[in-house]
Amino acid sequence: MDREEYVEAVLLAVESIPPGTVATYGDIAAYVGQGGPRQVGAIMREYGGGVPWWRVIRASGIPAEEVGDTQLELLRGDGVRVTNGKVNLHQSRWTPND
DNA sequence: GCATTGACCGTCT
DNA sequence: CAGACGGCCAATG
Repeated sequence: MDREEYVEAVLLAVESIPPGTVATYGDIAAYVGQGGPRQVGAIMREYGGGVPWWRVIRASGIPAEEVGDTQLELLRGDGVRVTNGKVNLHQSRWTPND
């Protein structure tokens, strides 16, 4: 798979995340079946502009340092329960079968 | 082709 | 519950 296609696949995966739910970098990587969490992060940094990138967070429920504040606000806007700067993954985590 | 680096993850103190 | 640690995978110099 070319890098360009990988990027496409990741972006599509992110676009398929329903409002009110979130996914971790690792989840996206696993869903695409290629690369790892860090690759997904790198892609979001460059090409994430056109997709709901704010629905992608760390496995800890904490968003990336760079965009953390904005991201949390956007998530709240989507109806995601955010507690003390953290997302309740146990409740809002995305799974491909939804 | 090796070394560094990064929107990371799981496990073990 | 917070750090430390090692592992991970690809881009970049």
